[in-house]
Amino acid sequence: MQAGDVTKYEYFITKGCLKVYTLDEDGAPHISMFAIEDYWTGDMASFITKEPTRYFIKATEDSELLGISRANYELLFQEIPKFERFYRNLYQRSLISYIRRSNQGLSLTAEERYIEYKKKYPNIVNRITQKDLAGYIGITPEFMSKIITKVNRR
Amino acid sequence: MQAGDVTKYEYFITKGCLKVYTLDEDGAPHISMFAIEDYWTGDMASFITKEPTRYFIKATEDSELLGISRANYELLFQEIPKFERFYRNLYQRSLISYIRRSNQGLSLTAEERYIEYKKKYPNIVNRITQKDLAGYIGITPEFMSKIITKVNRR
DNA sequence: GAAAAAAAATGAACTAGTTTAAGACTTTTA
DNA sequence: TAAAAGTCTTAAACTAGTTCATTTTTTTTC
Repeated sequence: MQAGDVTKYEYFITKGCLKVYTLDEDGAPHISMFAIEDYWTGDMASFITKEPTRYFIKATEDSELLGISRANYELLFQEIPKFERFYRNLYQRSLISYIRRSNQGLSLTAEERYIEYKKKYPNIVNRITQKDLAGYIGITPEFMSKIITKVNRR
Repeated sequence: MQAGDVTKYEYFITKGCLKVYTLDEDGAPHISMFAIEDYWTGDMASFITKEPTRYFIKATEDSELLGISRANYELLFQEIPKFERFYRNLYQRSLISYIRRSNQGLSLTAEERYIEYKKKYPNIVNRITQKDLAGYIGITPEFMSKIITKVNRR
């Protein structure tokens, strides 16, 4: 996926790892999420509103995804209303985790955010570069390096 | 609502304004959201999982709310399955705005966050104190004061 | 398996945001 | 309507995080 596209699919990952990110005016990447097996990814805002996305998606490993088109997504609910419930619960859980992420981003220091993320998602931390983790935590790779050195020294 | 409680209701606001916040170990408030007329508020995580909340909710104006209990929330979907769709859409929209908030919190400077928030929610900014806005933007009231002075000087 | 490319580490100089403290202004309460 | 409490402003000293430049280490490619 490329910024400027109108998102045509939401993706379910069956294998691999992807990063979803924006580039700021200086070209620096800001990573919104890492998606691994059993995660959904895409840009929901663009998928729903049909406005062009500001996100890029890139695989960080060889990956396999299943995509659902907007037409099929809408059809799904028409044909099998039980899926409303499935997606209600999916969105509810995602919402809870994004509320936490937005609060932590604004109230914790970078070091605290790193420690929390590593505790919560050790399996993801082990699969990505330190540089990408910095882009997710919201700091520079240099500062990420310093934090890791400091935390490991303990 | 008080940290430590298990949330019994999700609230719909018919009148007024409330702030949802946590207190950190130093007792400093971090505001998660302001909720005004037609917003839903509460702590969804606690409402769903029945674990005690870490949030406080306080009205910043005389307010009127409607609360739905967990039992009635579940009953609603059983009795009127169309509400699954309503809540799916509600959560989807909330999710889109929390994804944006979490990304902005990690990629924009405090000044940029202030300008964005004021542009997007001018009606809320006018109803709350500068101190509470600082708690929402993720900075100290002192720095909020400097930013406002600086932005207005232009 | 050598060369090239990318990632990670280190350090010095810098900037965004915090802390502490004090005074001015505004709102609430008795 | 005076006093008290809370909010806002300002400023100086500080700290978390950035920037830029260089070196080392790891990964990729041919």
